[in-house]
Amino acid sequence: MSNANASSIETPTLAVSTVIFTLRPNQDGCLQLATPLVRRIRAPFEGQWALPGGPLQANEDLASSASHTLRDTTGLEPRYLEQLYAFGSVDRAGGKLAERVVSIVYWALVGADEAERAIDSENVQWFFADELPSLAFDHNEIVHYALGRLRNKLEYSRIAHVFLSETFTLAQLREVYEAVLGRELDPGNFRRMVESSGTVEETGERLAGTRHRPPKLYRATAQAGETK
Amino acid sequence: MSNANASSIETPTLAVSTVIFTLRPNQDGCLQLATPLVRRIRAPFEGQWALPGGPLQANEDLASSASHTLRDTTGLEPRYLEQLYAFGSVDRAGGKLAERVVSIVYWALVGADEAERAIDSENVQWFFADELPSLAFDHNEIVHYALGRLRNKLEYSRIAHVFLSETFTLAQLREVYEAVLGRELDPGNFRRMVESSGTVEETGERLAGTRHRPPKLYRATAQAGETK
DNA sequence: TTGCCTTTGAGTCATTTTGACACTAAGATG
DNA sequence: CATCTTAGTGTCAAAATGACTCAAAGGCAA
Repeated sequence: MSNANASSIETPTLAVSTVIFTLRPNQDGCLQLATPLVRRIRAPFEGQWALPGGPLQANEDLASSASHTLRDTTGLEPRYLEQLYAFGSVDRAGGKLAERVVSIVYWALVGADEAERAIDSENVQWFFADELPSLAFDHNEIVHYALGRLRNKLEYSRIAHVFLSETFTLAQLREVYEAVLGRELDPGNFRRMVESSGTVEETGERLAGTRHRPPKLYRATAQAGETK
Repeated sequence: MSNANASSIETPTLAVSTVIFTLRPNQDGCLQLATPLVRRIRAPFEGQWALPGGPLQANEDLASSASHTLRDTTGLEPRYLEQLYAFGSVDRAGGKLAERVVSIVYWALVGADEAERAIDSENVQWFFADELPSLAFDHNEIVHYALGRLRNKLEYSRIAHVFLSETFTLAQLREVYEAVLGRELDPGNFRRMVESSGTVEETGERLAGTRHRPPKLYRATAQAGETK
């Protein structure tokens, strides 16, 4: 079972990658999901865009490896981080790679306000999540899977507010839902849903300076621990 | 990034383990979730029970590695197999292991009928899932997490019938739900829920030999592909 | 100042879903 | 034939959901 000496060169390598999401205004001024990618500077897939990540260090936990590469790539701290899936098909490099790599992929959310001061360089660029180029390895499939998880999680969990700053209006929160789910929501019914969920509380203040009735400001209530 | 020569001995090892569930009648005659465990025959945790599994072979996909150890351990074929989670904390061996092991854990379901001819030996034993002994590594935590996933999946997905044989009565299907969820369900409401879900169809036959009105037999309708 | 525009925030109403429960149907058993 | 047990159908009220109305509260322009 454990004679790893014979063919140790064939032992699969372990890497940790992260799909990072934030919300950015597009040319229409609407919020849209965006994700940072890094350009590969070596074969295989040299020059193509790929998910940020790297090999797992011996003394680093999986989640800290993920937030580590997130910090290195974008200069940002994740507001939410969750394991997505372990991708390990034998042929996931499409025959272009000699060694086998198993990637444990995380997904992370970053506040829309913070994301504005994210690093953007020659080899790191943000793309809108539904306008991705053809990525290295099976990374298109991975982002697609992460998008599904995010949309699903939004509906039964309460992670939407991590895109926003500490206080927010219900209209802003609804905008997050609409951007992630990709459809419009009825303002009245959305208010009823959020208020009955107990996930937000009024700050007692209102947002001034709008060109209409000033909306109440809310903050997220203290949450119980995250689930895996 | 990829100089793996310096400290290759510290590179984390990759293992695949599987939490296997089936339903077995307990002493009261009620169905109860059961899972097979293997006794460890070497340090660390020698003599303690652990999840079946083994190191990942270089030429084997993750899922086939999982069903592979499942076959080796129990002699059974999985009816359902899904990746659960990758466990990789640096300290998950509790300081008892020099090398670091990252386990990609799958969970599998086996038919209650098949499980009766499962292998039971000195070093492989089935336990009821809520009466487990203290397991090696973090395996108690892993089984607990798998149980949560199974219960959750039962409610939004349609995997209950994999515990049963090809045709079954609604009472048998309800018994599966009750055993997994651990609570009684109203027969009338359960019937309404199942019939409106479109996941079963009548075979046109009835089960004879009961001591009461003969129930209709159903089979599972053809499903769309599994989700990850 | 006045009227208009916008969005907020409360409320209504019909439909659907859900849980609790009653009741008839159809067999076996004594 | 009376009785027991589960199968299967039906009912009813409460809760959740989707579509919608309307007054409130500001800015803005005439």
